[in-house]
Amino acid sequence: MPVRKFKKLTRAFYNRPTLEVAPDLLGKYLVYNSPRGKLSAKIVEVEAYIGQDDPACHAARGLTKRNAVMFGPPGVAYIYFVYGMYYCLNFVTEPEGIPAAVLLRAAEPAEGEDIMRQLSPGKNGCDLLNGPGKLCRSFGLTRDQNGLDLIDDYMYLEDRAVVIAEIGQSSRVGVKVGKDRRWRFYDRISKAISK
DNA sequence: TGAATGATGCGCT
DNA sequence: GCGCATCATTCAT
Repeated sequence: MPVRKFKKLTRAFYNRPTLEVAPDLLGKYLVYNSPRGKLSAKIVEVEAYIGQDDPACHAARGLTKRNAVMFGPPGVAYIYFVYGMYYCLNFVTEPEGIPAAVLLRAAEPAEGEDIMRQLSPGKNGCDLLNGPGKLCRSFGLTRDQNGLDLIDDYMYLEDRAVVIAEIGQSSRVGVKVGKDRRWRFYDRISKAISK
């Protein structure tokens, strides 16, 4: 058994109402044992997408090949391709059968920043991860990692007992429908918030 | 500092 | 074809 300094989040963490999971994710660490080496980052901005009644959710029009992971068990990575060149990383929430997920929008680099710089040439520090597309590029995440179980050691979330002093809340970025749902949560102190 | 726009490919109508 | 849970660049103020 590997010695763990910090606690890995269990499936029970994700198997809850999405609006409880989303703010809880702030301050947690995303750890990815990538082929290039270990990467980690502190989560500072997320958005919730919940079920078939949420018009901005990919699952609003039912089950498709693309969004199938969201209908599956919680604690799984949902990664999709968008705008012809970017990927976005989500964490599936709620019991199996309920399509919901939390989009990871921004984080602060912790371990493996040199690897992130290789993947995103010309970027440094917070500019490496301050947006969902850039985050996936700097972590080297693609469709290949879609469906990864976050309970395994390949990629997971870790509780390093960080407390977020001020949590902000707002409408979600880049969505045209469902603006009344203020389901974006972010660390007001962080300098790594997306633009 | 903010608005407009092009890059780019895939899934859905 | 159209629209997209984006980003970097350009142009205007």
